[in-house]
Amino acid sequence: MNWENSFVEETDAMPQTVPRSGCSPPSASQGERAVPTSPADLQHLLRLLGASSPPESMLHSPPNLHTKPPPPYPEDNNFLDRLYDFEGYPTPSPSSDEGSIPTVALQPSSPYSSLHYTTPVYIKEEPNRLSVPGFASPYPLSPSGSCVSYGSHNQYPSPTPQPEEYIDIEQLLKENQILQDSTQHSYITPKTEIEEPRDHILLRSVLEDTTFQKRFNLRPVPLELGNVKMEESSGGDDLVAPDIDRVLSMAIEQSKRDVDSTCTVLGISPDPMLWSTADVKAWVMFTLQHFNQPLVPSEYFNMDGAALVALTEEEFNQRAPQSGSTLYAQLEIWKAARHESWKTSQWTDHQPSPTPVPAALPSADDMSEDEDSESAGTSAGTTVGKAKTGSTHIHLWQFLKELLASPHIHGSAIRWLDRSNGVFKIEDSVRVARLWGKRKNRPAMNYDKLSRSIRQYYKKGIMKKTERSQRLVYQFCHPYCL
DNA sequence: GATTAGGATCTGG
DNA sequence: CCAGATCCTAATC
Repeated sequence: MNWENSFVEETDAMPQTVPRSGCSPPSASQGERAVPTSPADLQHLLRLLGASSPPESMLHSPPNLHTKPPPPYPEDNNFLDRLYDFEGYPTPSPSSDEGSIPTVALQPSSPYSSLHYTTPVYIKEEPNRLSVPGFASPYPLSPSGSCVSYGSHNQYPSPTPQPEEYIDIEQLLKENQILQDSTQHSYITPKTEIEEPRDHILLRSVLEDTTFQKRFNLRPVPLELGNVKMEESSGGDDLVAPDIDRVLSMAIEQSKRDVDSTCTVLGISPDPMLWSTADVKAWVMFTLQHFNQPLVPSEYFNMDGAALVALTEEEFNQRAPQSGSTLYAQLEIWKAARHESWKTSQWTDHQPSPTPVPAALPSADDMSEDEDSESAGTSAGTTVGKAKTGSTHIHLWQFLKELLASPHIHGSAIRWLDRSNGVFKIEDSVRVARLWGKRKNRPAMNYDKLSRSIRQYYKKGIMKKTERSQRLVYQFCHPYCL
């Protein structure tokens, strides 16, 4: 096990006594999360339709998943909050807007109002959703594409339909269409057909699954898949069927964002085949964490990406009996992502990109995808506080503390050796340097340069080597270690 | 070979 | 101006 029981408490925010670098992560108060109303499956669908929720809500663990087996690690209640700090990194490109997806700031008074919503959200925010930016779906999909049901599902009270819960999906789609058209090339631009050459089996399957409609008393919407109309038993309405490909494209778009977002968080390639052993472990732990699956020793996945990709579902289940399917299904999505045209700029160098696929989503591909969520955070009106975490202005020592504050994610790259004395060890210098370079938009960053910057801290009294100098072990000086 | 230390210079905000 | 980023030499592990 790579992680030590050195979990950071609330006071692990940046030392406030430090001059000119006040940087307190946004601490979302519980009150900001709205009342849970919508069934998670509906959220899932809406999410696939592009109805993103604010990252902070996505990132909070469902508080009521009591059936979840206790994690082998101490609960790090702030972990997800801090993860949000990494959620999006700023893009150097000032033109990185949301492409064809309209952006709507939700509540201007909210401290998170600067965050974009990719689609108007007509439903109340649901804090219990499992969806996280790193993933396309809040619920893992089985390889066949159907939603895997977990105990947490049953935690919801039986969904008595409330007026505000009755969501007209068709209306949602129309609204989205209108907004999309109005933001795209001024007005009344005929909807340009989005090319999607591939048959996204997983996504299609999800979209075809209309069981949630019945389950939650939703107005059924007939989905047309090619020429085959998906009949809904109770659906007598002659609704204009939304274009399944359009919906699919939106879902794919969301998947792209989610995968890229996770790439940013973990500093890994979008292509699992390129993952190192450390990358694999980071991905596994991240995935388990965010699907609220019981964690397993990362050593169980002591393999590189190619080996991981080669694992069968059974082999996943052997390594992670309770969550193997989740991992397997998620990896399927990532594997599918490999074949898409999206890839973060950071990886274009060594991304094989076997077939140069024409951009399936032209306007979206123009933007610096990797950092979209961050750019969203800075572009919408009110900005949050001051030294916003995720900013390129972050100091190296702050950044290192951020990484140290997320041992579940970055514990294989950097970890505390002696938290109280601020002693930490860089386990994976390449990875830490890569993350630092990504944060600072310095693709050429390496550990040589990063360590040089650390050594500049010696004079400044921010960091030092430990008494007995050990390789890759540094120590924060007071008060920086607080 | 990787890491460490530190000088010199450049650069972006 | 500051905080790195970059490049470098030399020493050490």
